[in-house]
Amino acid sequence: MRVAAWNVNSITARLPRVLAWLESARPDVLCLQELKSTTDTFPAEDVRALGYEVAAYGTGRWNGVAILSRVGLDDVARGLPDEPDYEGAREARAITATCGPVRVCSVYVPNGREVDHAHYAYKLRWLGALAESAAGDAAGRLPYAVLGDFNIAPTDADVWDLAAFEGATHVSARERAALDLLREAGLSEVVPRALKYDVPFTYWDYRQLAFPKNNGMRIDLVFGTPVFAAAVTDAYVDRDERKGKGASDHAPVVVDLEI
DNA sequence: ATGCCTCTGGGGCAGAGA
Repeated sequence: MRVAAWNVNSITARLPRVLAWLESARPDVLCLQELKSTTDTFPAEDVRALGYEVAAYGTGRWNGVAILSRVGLDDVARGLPDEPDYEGAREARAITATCGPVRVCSVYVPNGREVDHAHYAYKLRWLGALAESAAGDAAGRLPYAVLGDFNIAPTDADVWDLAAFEGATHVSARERAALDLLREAGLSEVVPRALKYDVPFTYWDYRQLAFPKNNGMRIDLVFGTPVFAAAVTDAYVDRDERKGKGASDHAPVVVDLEI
């Protein structure tokens, strides 16, 4: 089966490309992030017409996550147990569901903004809640994976120029250490294979010709249980989806499994 | 050409993205 994750930067703005990609790549499960829609305004009918069930979770202008599946969609959980608030509000950043033979969690980890910003402390707390939730699902009977936009580059090689990130979020030790909590929960990273370049970046800023220069970051990640990881036959970034007019600033991460 | 930022809400332009 094929499982994928894609930060679409507005499902409304990206709908034509998402529908076309569903038809061409035919993932069995697609985890979406940064919907910028509400649960109710997600264009579910367009997706259903292609044979996908939809579980969306969004509150409006920012954030929002969804899971699309054509192999079943059950036991949906919106948000995380013991999830922290930001400025008094719970944000739509995680949704979990069982899709046929696997259980998946689609995540949009908080950005953090600056390391001394309240949003960064929130990012670390949120990752702690994610690890707790993931530990529970990892102990379940199904192969399980957490995938989506982590807003963390796991290693120094995962940004185009480390000097450009001096003192910045996405590369700091504390957020990378928060990824270790997922590893302690029994999950390991499924790293996509390199395609055109050595590092399979997943994000390129819209500004300053970042994509043509390959000034990218690898921040959209997949963490799976041992059974999930052992079933992986291929993993890659579909960087063609970053090309052309009307692209998201993220490309889909695709994982093929023998399950 | 992989091409100089894009999205949303609201009705300006500010905030967020990373």
